[in-house]
Amino acid sequence: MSPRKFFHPDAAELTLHRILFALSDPTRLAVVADLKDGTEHASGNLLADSVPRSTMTHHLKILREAGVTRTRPEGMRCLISLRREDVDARFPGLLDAIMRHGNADEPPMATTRTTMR
Amino acid sequence: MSPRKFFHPDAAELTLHRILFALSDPTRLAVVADLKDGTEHASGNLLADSVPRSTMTHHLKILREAGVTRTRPEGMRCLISLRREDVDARFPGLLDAIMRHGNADEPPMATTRTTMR
DNA sequence: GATAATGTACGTTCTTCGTCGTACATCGTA
DNA sequence: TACGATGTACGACGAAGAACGTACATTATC
Repeated sequence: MSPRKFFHPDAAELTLHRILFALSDPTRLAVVADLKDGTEHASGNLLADSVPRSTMTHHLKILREAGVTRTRPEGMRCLISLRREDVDARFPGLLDAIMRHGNADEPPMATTRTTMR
Repeated sequence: MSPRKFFHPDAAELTLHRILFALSDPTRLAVVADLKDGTEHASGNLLADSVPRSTMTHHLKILREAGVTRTRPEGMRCLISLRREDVDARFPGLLDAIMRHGNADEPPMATTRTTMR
């Protein structure tokens, strides 16, 4: 069996509007806030009880494909981390400005379908 | 006749994910890049020939309702400007980080329907 | 190999977005 | 008041997003 593989864009391919789009969703903003400490987090622990697994997979894919996060398989789980260096190199100060705020507004809100994007 | 009126959110109501969403589109990013100098720009001059008027109205509405720009009617035209102080106050460094980059990636591209959001 | 744990793929449904044309409204001026 | 200039409202269309359940895949362990 081939090990699980995940597409990650090269650092040079990151585009501003894609990154901003990835961060324009409250759930994904909350994920990124969790990753703020720079360590790897098991995907199963992110917003664990408020979001179904398949939904979380969806959001993590968008973050990953925008180049905001890195996903690394480890045993049965996936470890997620911020691609801080890459994003910082291309868009200095962007993550700082966004994460300084945390995710005070619009908490991910449990099971309510987010009608406002 | 009542003068034209435009809804602008209060500075305190700005939310991060709405601002990021407003800036997650190449066309709107290009508009903001034009406004970088801090002066008022007639809406008709923004990306003048590359975007139809009704489309520009749409984008300006999203920027305005996210609190990124201010729209002020002046005679027959509308003058658009950045709400720099308000955004900076709430999300310090955000606009700087975004506008430092300009809009190098993904130019607004004339008439091509942007399939990739 | 069988099983449980974890995560992905896929399909569905509903909503929103981006684009634009056309019709209407507003404003200044002749 | 009529006209031209400018901008909005509205509707249409195709595309994408967000949410989720279910089925499948991968991994470690028994």
